[in-house]
Amino acid sequence: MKNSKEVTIYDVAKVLNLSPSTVSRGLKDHPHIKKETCDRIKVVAREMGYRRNKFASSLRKKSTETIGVVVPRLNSYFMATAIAGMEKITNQLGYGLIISQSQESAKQEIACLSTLYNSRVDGFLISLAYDSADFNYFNTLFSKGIPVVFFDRVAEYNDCMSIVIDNFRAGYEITKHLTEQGCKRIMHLGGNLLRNVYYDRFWGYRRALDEAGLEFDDKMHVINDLSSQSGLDVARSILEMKSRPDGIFTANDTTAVALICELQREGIRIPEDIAVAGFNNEPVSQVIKPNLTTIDYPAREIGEVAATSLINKLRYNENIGFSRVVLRHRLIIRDSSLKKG
Amino acid sequence: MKNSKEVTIYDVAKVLNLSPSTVSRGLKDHPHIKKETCDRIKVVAREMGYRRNKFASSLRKKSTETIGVVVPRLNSYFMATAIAGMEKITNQLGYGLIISQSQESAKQEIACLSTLYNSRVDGFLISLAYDSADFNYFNTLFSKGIPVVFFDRVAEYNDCMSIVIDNFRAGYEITKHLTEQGCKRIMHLGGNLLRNVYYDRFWGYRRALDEAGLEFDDKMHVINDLSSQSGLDVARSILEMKSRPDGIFTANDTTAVALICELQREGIRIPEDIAVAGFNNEPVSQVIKPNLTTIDYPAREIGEVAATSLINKLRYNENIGFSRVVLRHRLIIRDSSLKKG
DNA sequence: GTGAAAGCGCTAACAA
DNA sequence: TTGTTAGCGCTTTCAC
Repeated sequence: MKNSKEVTIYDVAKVLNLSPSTVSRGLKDHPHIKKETCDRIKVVAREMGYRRNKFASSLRKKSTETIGVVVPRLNSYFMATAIAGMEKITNQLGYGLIISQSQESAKQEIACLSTLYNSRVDGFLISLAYDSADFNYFNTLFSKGIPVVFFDRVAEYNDCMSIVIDNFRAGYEITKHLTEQGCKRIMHLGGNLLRNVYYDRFWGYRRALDEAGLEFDDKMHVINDLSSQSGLDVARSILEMKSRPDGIFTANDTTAVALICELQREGIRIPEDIAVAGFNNEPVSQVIKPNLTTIDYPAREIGEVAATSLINKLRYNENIGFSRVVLRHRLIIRDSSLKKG
Repeated sequence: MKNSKEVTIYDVAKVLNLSPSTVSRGLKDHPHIKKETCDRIKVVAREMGYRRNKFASSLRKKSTETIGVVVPRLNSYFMATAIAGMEKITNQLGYGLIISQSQESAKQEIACLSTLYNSRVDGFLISLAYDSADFNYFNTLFSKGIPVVFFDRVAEYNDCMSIVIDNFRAGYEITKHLTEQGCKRIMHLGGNLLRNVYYDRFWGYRRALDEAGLEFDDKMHVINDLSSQSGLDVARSILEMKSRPDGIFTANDTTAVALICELQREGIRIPEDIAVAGFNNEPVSQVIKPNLTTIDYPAREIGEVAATSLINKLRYNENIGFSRVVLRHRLIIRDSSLKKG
């Protein structure tokens, strides 16, 4: 198939009258090689169209320089952006990325991990599926000494690193904002409390209620899969409530948007009747009218930090001193929650 | 790092008192090996925790069994689903997938291709960026004999395969549906005509207008990047028109949804004042009220067919007889376009 | 500062 | 039906 034969270090060596080992070293600026020789080698290699054979190299070094990424789903702005951040770092540092989707299923997640493990990725970047609860499979990875960095939906586990934002504080801030707008009956639409992100946001919400002297009513706490459809469903159930909420904090923007659309269609005014706040600052939050109050999530940065941390761990086994990086989020107040001027 | 040493075919061979080559063959059911021996080999290999070393194998066979995927962006339901389809096939057939995003930029697209080329992927699955026009880089791939399969946003090129739907027909059908609803001034919101998908949908629209005896007004054809923001902008420009359209066909759902939200906010009734139709059947099309008329796009199937075709080409050099697969789409009529009963 | 040589684990042509 | 053997291209230890 591939017609033009690949150029190897042997070919380059022959042209330069050097040994293959010198070429190998020269290509990576090995300190023992004269600077001048290095340069000559690199010039000729480029001219000849040489490209390193990763397989020979992996075989020899027993490291593949690829990273496995397992995420619940790709189809959100947050995830696509986080992955773009990872790509940037890995491209710079000469690593490859293999991405796979767990489709929010714990079972599929294990299948993904297993496939990637068999591809001998050097390490993993993982954001957990909606309902993963059994971490036995991760033990296999740890026992093999394969480093794992969790991001966004993380697990407190062994000595893995986690890259997150302060979801508790974010949940607190956004709920506090609602109480400050005068909301007295604030509903929270969240996800599975097994996942740190939903757990923390929920408890941030609880704390803000508490601080404002509002009682927690567990009918005001709805847990579902945070899809558009769920937003619709919740909107409909709200319409049927005797005593409706005057504020809603949903744990993502997509759900908030679906919910707002449906409520508006039924004549409910946002924010006058019900103030709404989302989470993630997806682009859609600036499309919906009124624009959605939300939390800006540093997606690209999370991706970059996760990739950087993993590679540092791989290269220098550097992860001493901290096992959790918390990035800065930002409360973005827009019209959907502004009851007061 | 990795503590437990890897098991090789030599280890397995020793245990079984066989030669490594027999083990190698047995593992892949080579016809020359007795069925019974094959089984014994596989059992022991599993017990010993053997896993094939892809690098040694790639090095030897000069094929990597990985496929490079380059897409404009990951953050749509369509793309995430298409990729899930590819994953399914490649997992079954023992291939890996490396995915990268061109971010809709022709320049970035070349960078992606180049990185993947250097990773020695066996072949490519590509959906073109918004403005790619220079295909020189693809020539490099072809001259190396690396097969390419385009999907969705394709190029007619050499002997590459393309996996598409009949965008012309889809554009025609959806516009015809609007004319049948009595629309007389139908606007089309499309993308760059360089891309087959937008070109074909546009001409399908033209043909339907023609057939209905409606004149084409080029002020009714808007080209932009089909983002939510663009949907908003177009909605605003419509509000300022003296003579507004009574029907709109947008080339994707996201834009249609943003547009509808904004128009509704300004008191325009959908579909009574303006009928709207989108494209792709994204989940959001069933969230918006009224539900959006659209074209169902067989995303998963496109991914599966693209992956299958590429692998067939890789394995059997099979691509004779057809260079383009057209999958079935489906017009889905919902309330957003139904002016009559 | 450079070279020689062994070997990473697998495959496949050839031999038996 | 199974075994022997020679690499695939690179890295690295050891020698010079």
